[in-house]
Amino acid sequence: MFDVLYQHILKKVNITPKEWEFITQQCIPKKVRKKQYILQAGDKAEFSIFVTKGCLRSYSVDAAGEEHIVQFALEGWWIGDTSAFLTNEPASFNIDALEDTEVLLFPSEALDAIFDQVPMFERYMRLLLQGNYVAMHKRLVSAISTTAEEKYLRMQKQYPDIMQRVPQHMIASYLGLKPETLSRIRKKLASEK
Amino acid sequence: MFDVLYQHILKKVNITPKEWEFITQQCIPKKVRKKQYILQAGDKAEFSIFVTKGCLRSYSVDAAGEEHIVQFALEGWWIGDTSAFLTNEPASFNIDALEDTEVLLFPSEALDAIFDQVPMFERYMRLLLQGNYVAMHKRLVSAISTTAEEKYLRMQKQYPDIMQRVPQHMIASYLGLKPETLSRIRKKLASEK
DNA sequence: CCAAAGCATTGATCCAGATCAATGCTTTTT
DNA sequence: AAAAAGCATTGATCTGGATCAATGCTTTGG
Repeated sequence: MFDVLYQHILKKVNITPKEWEFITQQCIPKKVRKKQYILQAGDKAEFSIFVTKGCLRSYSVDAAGEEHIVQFALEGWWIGDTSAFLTNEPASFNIDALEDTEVLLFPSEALDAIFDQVPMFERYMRLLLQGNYVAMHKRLVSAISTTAEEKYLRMQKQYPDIMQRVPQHMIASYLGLKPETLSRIRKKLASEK
Repeated sequence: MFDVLYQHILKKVNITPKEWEFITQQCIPKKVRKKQYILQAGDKAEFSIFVTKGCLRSYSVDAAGEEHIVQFALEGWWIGDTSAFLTNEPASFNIDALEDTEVLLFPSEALDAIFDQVPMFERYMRLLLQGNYVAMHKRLVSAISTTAEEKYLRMQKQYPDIMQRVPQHMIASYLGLKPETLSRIRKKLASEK
């Protein structure tokens, strides 16, 4: 299961076998069954999480008790409550498994140690964050300035794999729509072609 | 004007005077007058921009000709069309000055050279990106799952300085609202207290 | 210094998407 | 295999924010 991460890193930067060994020693492999939590709001966000198999989601619950899905993570994705992880405040997001899932857990100190020992890992992380920044920027523009239908079409184009594996009402939540609205949009689109 | 950047870096990491000298040699100081463009959609996004004085905004124009403000940048902020900058595709955002402004321009090769020569600058950038990621995450959650009034209040709390320096209809655009709506929200809030 | 442009405000309507409610699937659970 | 829970769909209605339109106040630039 380490191999998914190894390949992911090699796509961005080169590291030596020794460095790779160091990295593997810093993290904790873990299996999570469907519906189990990896992080709950209020907990300390001890880990950054790399998914090697399966699918996770992070979501917040607002004052009215509504869930808002903020991110999905399939194989090869990082996920975590970055804010809580960095500031050491209690988590404000929940993370749970939508399928039986395997992950690598990186404690904060482990990551810092890796950044110090393996400079190319710091570059890997910077490149990841840059890519992330760009993706989130686009999602934000879409969220602020497009119709429900456009949001749906954009998501279908950008994350066809997620659309296939995740229940429809969660897609709706991710897009900031109600399940009924998404259902009607799908119906309309189906009838149009 | 370099000093704004120097202080900004020192808040995150330590660098030697030699390293700092190297950094200053890689960038191009520039003054931009109010209303002038620094980047226009369709152009090559040659630079990452650090603001040392004044205020910039980036915005996109949608198919219907509507402007959508995506970011403001005051002193001490980085701004640019990161996506276009990284991929070398034509810019899809415009960046112009809301006040007379002074900036430092970093060409792509300059940044890469700095990342190679000054490892702590790569860390500085990673830390910045992480902070950015967190901030944008919050903005996204707010955009997707709160009312117009909540968006306004949140912005007032997070960026009081921007609220003071930027015309109201631009705040509306940044929040994804119409100027009329923002005006009514302000009226209502004023009457409530 | 005056005309013109830009901006905030207010009023009157409209509409995309939310809300409320009911029905018939599929999965889980036991 | 039955009961229960979860999910997608459809219909009827409501509403927050958009749209359209008009007015007066500031900038700004010639």
